[in-house]
Amino acid sequence: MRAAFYDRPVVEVARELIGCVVSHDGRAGVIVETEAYHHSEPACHAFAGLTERTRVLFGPPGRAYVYRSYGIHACLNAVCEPRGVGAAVLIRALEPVEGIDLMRERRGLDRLGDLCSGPGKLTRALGIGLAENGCDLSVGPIVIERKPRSWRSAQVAASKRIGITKATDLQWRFCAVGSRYLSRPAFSRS
DNA sequence: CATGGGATTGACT
DNA sequence: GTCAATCCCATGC
Repeated sequence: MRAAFYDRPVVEVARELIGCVVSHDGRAGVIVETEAYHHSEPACHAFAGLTERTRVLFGPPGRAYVYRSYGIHACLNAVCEPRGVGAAVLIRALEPVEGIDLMRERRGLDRLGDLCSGPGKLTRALGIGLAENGCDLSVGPIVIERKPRSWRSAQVAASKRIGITKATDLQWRFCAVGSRYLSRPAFSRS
């Protein structure tokens, strides 16, 4: 989608990205899980202000913000809201649809449900790395496209974000209801 | 300048 | 259930 799609409140974009398609290097998947992050709350990388790492996060909407997590994994975000705000949607899980053999090779796994069921897993499956940080999501190499018809009416559930210790009450995680490709069930205790 | 903690995952008990 | 891998950056002395 064009930059205007992302130039809106980040929580709204996080919900609407469910069902859209992410593709990179011959591999693609439907987004089934997202989380919203906004500079106004401490779980967001932008909360601490502008650094070299968060430069893209404060840039124009519609770009990819790719960062290293736990020193090991790459995580993919879509930058949202006007330039200078500092907000992004974390892509947490995909339903694989294209280039599945290559995903299996890259992940060293067979089970479809394990290929892209987590933010670090999907970047590895699609071959996304820090080199793609800052790329325009309407141009590539990472591209996000509008929902296939079959996903237009998909049900979306909101719940608390995962894996964070601050601002844990916000219900800014969005999941495709009934999807078997989530990083974790839509509602879980732990 | 030293330390500690992650928007995680996979291997292991 | 526990834990290590490993890098960027915030915090504190």
